[in-house]
Amino acid sequence: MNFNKEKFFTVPELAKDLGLTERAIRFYESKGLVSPKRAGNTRIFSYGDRTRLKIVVRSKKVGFSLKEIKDFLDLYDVNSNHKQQAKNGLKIVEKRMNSLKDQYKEIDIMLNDLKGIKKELSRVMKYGRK
Amino acid sequence: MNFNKEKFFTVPELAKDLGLTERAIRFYESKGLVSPKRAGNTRIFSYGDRTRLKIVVRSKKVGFSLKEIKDFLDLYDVNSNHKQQAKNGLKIVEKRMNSLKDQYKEIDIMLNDLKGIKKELSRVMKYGRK
DNA sequence: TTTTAAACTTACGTTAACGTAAGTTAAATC
DNA sequence: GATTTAACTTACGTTAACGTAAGTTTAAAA
Repeated sequence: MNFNKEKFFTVPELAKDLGLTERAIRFYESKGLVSPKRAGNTRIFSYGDRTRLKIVVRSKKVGFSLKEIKDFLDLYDVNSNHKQQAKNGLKIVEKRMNSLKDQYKEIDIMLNDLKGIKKELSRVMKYGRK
Repeated sequence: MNFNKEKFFTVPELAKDLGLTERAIRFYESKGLVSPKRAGNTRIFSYGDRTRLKIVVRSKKVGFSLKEIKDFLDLYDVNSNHKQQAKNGLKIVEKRMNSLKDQYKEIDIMLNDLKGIKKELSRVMKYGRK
């Protein structure tokens, strides 16, 4: 089961796959966002690495900095967390969830604004201005 | 009616009010995001200017660049649009709405992920790892 | 009128997030 | 064995979005 989780990926593969440049991926590694293994000098990404990169892409789309994303990814790897750290991790998760919910709200407001503008524009198209 | 819409604001006022630095506000003006009037050399912001700045703040939070925000603001000022331009404006609005809806989805996914992590962390806190 | 203070104008500096060239290594193909 | 080719490593360059310092103007207060 979970057969495909044993698949591995290279930088150019993931670049095409995830819509990133190779440079970006290597840059993310240099910043500690992913830590692929090596086969000689070639980077070998696991399925988990790929998932992490996808999280990077998603997070960037909604405006998180690489630093913020790294902080998140570090705790995303729950297995590396022990009991003592779990409580702290929980706080961080909740903080991030709140941050995301805030963005949710901002987007909501903007979508509503846009709805109004859309109406107005439609009206202008039909009857002209004012 | 709409009494407060006749109020005016200065840079330091808006900075405190909107959680921006004075530098940032002046920078936004230099980039054409707002165009306050002047009283001597002092900038005078209208209520509309303030609204525009609030849109800037909101948009930045969800990851839009100043360039993108400017494009949006330019069309937000619907009154400057004529019939011919309205159709084009409509397309831009719809594009932006789609972009926002996309971000909505990304946030949704991340919130779900976080829910899972939260559960896992709670479990770890109770019973330890694995 | 001198002082003070508030908003302002250069203008150089900084950080993040890569882009881009130029040369290197290592494996595969001819 | 020579040559491509594919991933790689410096390392300098670039753009966005301001920060920061230093000096300027303008009006109000002393």
